[in-house]
Amino acid sequence: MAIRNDSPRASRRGTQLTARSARKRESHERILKTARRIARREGLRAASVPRVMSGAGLTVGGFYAHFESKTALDVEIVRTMLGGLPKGSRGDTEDLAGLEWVRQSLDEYLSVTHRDNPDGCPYPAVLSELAAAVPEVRREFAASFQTRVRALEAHMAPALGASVRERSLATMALKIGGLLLARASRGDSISEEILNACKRWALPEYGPGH
Amino acid sequence: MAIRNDSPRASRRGTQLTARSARKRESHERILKTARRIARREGLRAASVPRVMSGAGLTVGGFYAHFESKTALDVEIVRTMLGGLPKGSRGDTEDLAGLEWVRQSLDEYLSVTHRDNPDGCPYPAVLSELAAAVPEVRREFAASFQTRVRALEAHMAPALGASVRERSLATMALKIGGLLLARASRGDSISEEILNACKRWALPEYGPGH
DNA sequence: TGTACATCAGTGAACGCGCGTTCACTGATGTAC
DNA sequence: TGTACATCAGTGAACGCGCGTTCACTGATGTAC
Repeated sequence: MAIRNDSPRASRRGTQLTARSARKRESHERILKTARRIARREGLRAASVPRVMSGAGLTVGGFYAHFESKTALDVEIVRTMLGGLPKGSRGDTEDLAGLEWVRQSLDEYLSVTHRDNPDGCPYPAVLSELAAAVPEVRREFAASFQTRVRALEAHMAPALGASVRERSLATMALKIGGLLLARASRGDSISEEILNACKRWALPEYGPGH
Repeated sequence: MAIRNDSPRASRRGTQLTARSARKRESHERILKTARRIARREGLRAASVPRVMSGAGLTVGGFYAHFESKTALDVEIVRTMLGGLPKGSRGDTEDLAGLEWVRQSLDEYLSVTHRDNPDGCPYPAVLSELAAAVPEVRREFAASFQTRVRALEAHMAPALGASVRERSLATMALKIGGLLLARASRGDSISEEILNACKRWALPEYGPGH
């Protein structure tokens, strides 16, 4: 077999961070960050190539040096936006455990503040688009959703014949459905009613007062 | 005061159904029906003027004889699509009452069949668009949502410190959030897990078996 | 009833816009010797 | 180290497409007398 890449230069070629590749990586990150910011607020469709590139301080044509297609960008948005855990808003849940942690998460998620803040959770803006997305994007979503549910499971307790797993899944649905309905009915008093009813039904342990 | 519209002809003019106005009304209904069909599956944005008009067997230009703008069509879609009660699929819930009715509704709504059928409930496709819609559209939504919640309340029982009203609101959120999550994760086993978990948490009365 | 004119639902082409994608190019950076 | 050539991130114009809306028009229907 021929020995390849045996000169010092050639062996460095793949791994060395040249000025050019470093600049490209920075551009790539800036493009993705802009795309996530738009998609979080307005959905994947709104993160169009022209908007994203101009938001990153670049011109349209350069997009295809970074992504094979708009769909490839969508996959990357879903992976990097939904994959990590939520930032925990102001870190209020950091020193909490168990159902107190769950309660705090619910209070933040189903708050009027979050309802009126489009920079919050990306799920509401993105979910209905995912239903019609290509399988690759949906696979990315399922994996990232799994991560989030597991994080919730770590603090959840079983109740009423439902396992920790089941209850965690239902709680995710309650949070997302509740937030979507509250946002769609903003301006009507039913909006706040929805937020409160979902919190109560998600955590019956805390009774009518909560 | 001057007497107006006192001739037989003039008094008939406003109410009489001329061949022309009858035809226009038919066209109007056909346009709206097509628009609802598209919006139910793919959302308000997908119900574009060209698609809707061609689906109704007409040409684009004629649209503005029926609606002042695309927004006016959106308002009408939301009013007529979400305003009425769901058709009850196959009428299976007709002779049921109380929690049995609720259970049947949940089983249908959170079924694999409904997950895979885009012609079902219009809420999932439309909700995230409503968050960013003009106030008039949101007002129309709040009113129609109210109607649906009241229909559910009529069969609901209080439980675990939650009133009938609260529980009905939370159940709506569970249904919609669960269906959206299940659709977005279709192809992964977590999709069915979500459907079942939401059913169980919505109706703890029926225990682990349900 | 018959005729002349008015109305108006619907046509079809056009407008400016944003979309995803392609492509010839530029010029700074990297490589070979 | 210096020079000649290769690479390639990014530019900017162009493509065909679908969008919402406008507008001059057509021709069947309705109205006046």
